[in-house]
Amino acid sequence: MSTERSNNFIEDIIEADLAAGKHKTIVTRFPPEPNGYLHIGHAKSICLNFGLSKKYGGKTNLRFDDTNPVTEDTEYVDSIKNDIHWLGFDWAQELYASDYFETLYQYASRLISKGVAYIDDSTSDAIAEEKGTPTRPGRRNKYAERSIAENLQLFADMRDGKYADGSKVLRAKIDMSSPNMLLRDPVLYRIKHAHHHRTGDNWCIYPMYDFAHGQSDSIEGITHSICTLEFVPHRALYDWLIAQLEIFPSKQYEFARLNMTYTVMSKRKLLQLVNEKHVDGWDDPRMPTISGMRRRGYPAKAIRDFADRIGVAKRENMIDLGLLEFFVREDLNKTASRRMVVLDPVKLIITNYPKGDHETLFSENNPEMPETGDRLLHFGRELWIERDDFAEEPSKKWFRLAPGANVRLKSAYIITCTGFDKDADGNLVAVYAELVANSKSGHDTSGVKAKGTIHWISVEHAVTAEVRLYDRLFRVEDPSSEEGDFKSFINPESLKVIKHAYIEPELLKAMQGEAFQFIRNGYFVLDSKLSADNHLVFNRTATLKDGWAKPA
RNA sequence: UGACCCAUGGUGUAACGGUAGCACUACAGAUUUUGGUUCUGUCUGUUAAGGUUCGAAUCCUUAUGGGUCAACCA
Repeated sequence: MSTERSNNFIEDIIEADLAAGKHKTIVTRFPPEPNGYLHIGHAKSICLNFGLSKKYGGKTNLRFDDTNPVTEDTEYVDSIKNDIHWLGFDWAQELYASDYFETLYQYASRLISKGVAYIDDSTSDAIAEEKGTPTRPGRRNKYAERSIAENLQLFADMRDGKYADGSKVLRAKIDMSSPNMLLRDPVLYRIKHAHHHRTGDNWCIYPMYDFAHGQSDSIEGITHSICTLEFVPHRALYDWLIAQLEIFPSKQYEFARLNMTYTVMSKRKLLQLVNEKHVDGWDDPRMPTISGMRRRGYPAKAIRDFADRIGVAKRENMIDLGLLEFFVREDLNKTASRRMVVLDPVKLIITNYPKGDHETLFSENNPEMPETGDRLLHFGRELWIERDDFAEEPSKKWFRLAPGANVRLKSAYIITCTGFDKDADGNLVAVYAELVANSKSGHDTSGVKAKGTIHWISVEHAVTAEVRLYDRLFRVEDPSSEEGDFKSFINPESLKVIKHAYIEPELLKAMQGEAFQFIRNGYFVLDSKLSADNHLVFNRTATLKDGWAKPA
């Protein structure tokens, strides 16, 4: 199944490094901040990092970038680990940037001793002002003149909790007139008297991203530190810190993050959707989160195939949600058991079938996998069929039921429509038909041809279940680029709940996580949160591709 | 209006100075007891202008377009 794929630019770099003997083996890492759930964009990064170490025989660490205690939580740590495992990956080591706090403190002291870092008492506003703008150089303040001894003492006092939040920071002394804003004496440490989910109250100073990430990479011997494009300007600082510290030279490489149509990918926006109850939590089946997709019924393999197909490059991209759905369908078509479910029922009465009679029939579980065998079906005089499968005045290309037309009832008989009833409001309430003699599925000697085949459920044997039809979360391709609040572009029809759909009794045996194709309706899976033994709830994972262009 | 990154069909992504290929989408046809699947075919592309070269998507220059950078976030 693994079609030959040409290398992406990172693989080119790795192969060159390996060939040059720069590294004997590679080490990568996936570095989430535990302040939200993982989404499909992270899945791209996970597949890349773990895929690389697998391909080149190296290893990948899971390292939590937990340097900001006020936004982080163990709930997120647990969900992240769970999602990575579900995606099919195992990390070599589970690590935390907070494990290195002592080492990082020593590193910072070393920078002070070298005279390339100092304590600044300025307010954040003052620091921002002195920093200048991208087009105007910044200027250094008097604190940059402090002696090494004084800086060392001050830094130790910061650690000891002698100063209030925001009263002092440790800054690297680099170049206030650099065109790269990150090099204008960036803040390395700030004071936060906050409880950390792992280190508790041991620390009241916390390193900034730039002083934690690269150093953690180095400590772990990460050879290829892969991140997204917005970190390109950070690379100069990443390299500067490693050079000053004279520690293992990890290298950073940047690729373009994933953007997908009809959704948003920023954790901030996703958190808003959750907090403001626009969705049912981080794992709502409409969310682009890994947990949401899992609940929706997307197979992990589909996500991996997707990640592999979209490639890795440096240009901005916007990938069609339809591509992900393609891989979902490709996988599910081969694995999902077929069942019949009527979502919008109308009664079909077979007038020449004896009242009170019924019989059992068989239908294949999966035509793609004949070895999965058949299941039993109950057939009778009265059946539920889809309202959409009958047309009073059919168009020229209509394949289904219409007055006088033939249709095959899937795995049963061919019928001829003889009439229909409507109520006073003009709503269809019943369709009448006659069964064609000798047309039983598998034993058809009738010689009658039916253009279409429809699914059905015996009224007498039908079981009801709730079915939830999900659609794209937003009604515009790129909600983030539109004018105004992105939430005003939420698709009001992203969830349609059918309280009483008719399902075949076989579906009572459905297991959590088991994928089904409801014939002609799409792929479905039990909802892991809402479904119960006495109240089945199915989520629509994806529709079937609809090759029928409805006439206008 | 400083620096940096980027530019190949509708969407992604290859081609590493030598025939612009692949996937998705769209369209057409064949098969089909799912208007699904499968199979076959078709359409659409190197941002622009110069330069180097026998030869440029590829190297150089300029322009244009898009993105990023002024949190004590990551």
